[in-house]
Amino acid sequence: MSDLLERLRGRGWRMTSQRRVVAEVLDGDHVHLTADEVHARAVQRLPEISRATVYNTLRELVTLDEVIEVSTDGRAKRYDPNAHHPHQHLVCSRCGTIRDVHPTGDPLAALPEEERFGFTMSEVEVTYRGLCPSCA
Amino acid sequence: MSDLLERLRGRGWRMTSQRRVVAEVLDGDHVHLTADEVHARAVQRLPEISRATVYNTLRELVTLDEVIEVSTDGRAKRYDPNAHHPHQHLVCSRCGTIRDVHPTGDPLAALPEEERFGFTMSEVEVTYRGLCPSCA
DNA sequence: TTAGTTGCAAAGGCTTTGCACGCGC
DNA sequence: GCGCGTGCAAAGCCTTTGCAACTAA
Repeated sequence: MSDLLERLRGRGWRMTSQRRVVAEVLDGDHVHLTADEVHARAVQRLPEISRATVYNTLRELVTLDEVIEVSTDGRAKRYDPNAHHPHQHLVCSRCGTIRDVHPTGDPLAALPEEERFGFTMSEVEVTYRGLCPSCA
Repeated sequence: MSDLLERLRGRGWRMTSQRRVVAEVLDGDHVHLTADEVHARAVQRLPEISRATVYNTLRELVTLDEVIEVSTDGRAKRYDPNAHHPHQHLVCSRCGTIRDVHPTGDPLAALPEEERFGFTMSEVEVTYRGLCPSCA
């Protein structure tokens, strides 16, 4: 049984077959699917599910802080259900593939070998997020 | 005279009035305009300049590593001409406004007061970029 | 001269939206 | 039954592209 599903039920989320399937597709570690990929997998279990519903559901999961939305360049956003354990992302600049990493020590130092997943490293980027004075 | 323009000329970049205007609009510190904003300002100096040319020129400046492309969420990308001095970004989660910051010490620590520009801080995100095994 | 640049308009990728129907609670 | 969720198709935003006309070097 899906952990994600479990939590959502607990939060009184109205359960439908579409939502169940989306939550099931997202459940697990190292999952970083685009909306379209989620839809493709969802369709295998529930052929009538629409893209709009997948988008709506993903948006809601992000709002509920159950899924993290990761934007990579101009590419389609990816959805990461691993919202409960802090981690960083290793992103392929060419195809957009994402891996979770958990660097220890100085975040700006090179990633340790076992956290590189065979990637050729090129840069580290730090982004601080918050609300600007006019939006706060 | 624009530093950016200067450098581009030095690199043998073919100079046209459109390119000159785009480079002039981008020149300076703390500039983080969207393509559309660049176009709007460019039009004030050169009314006939097209959006396509602005996009083409921006893409080229990014390729030349003279401008950094910053993607924030699903919003329009912003272009940062400050490509020569390493720095990080402070991004407003609501309106997408960007500020350059130069944190010292632990990047994951809270930003010092004088680097917050009045922002309400909420999170720090580290992204490692490179090429995955299949793309390398 | 001539290869590189521009403008236009159309297409394209990703995502959201309006509305009528359907279903969980 | 009520109100939220769904599906469809259309629209929207941002960006790229094809192509004929133009221009810097």
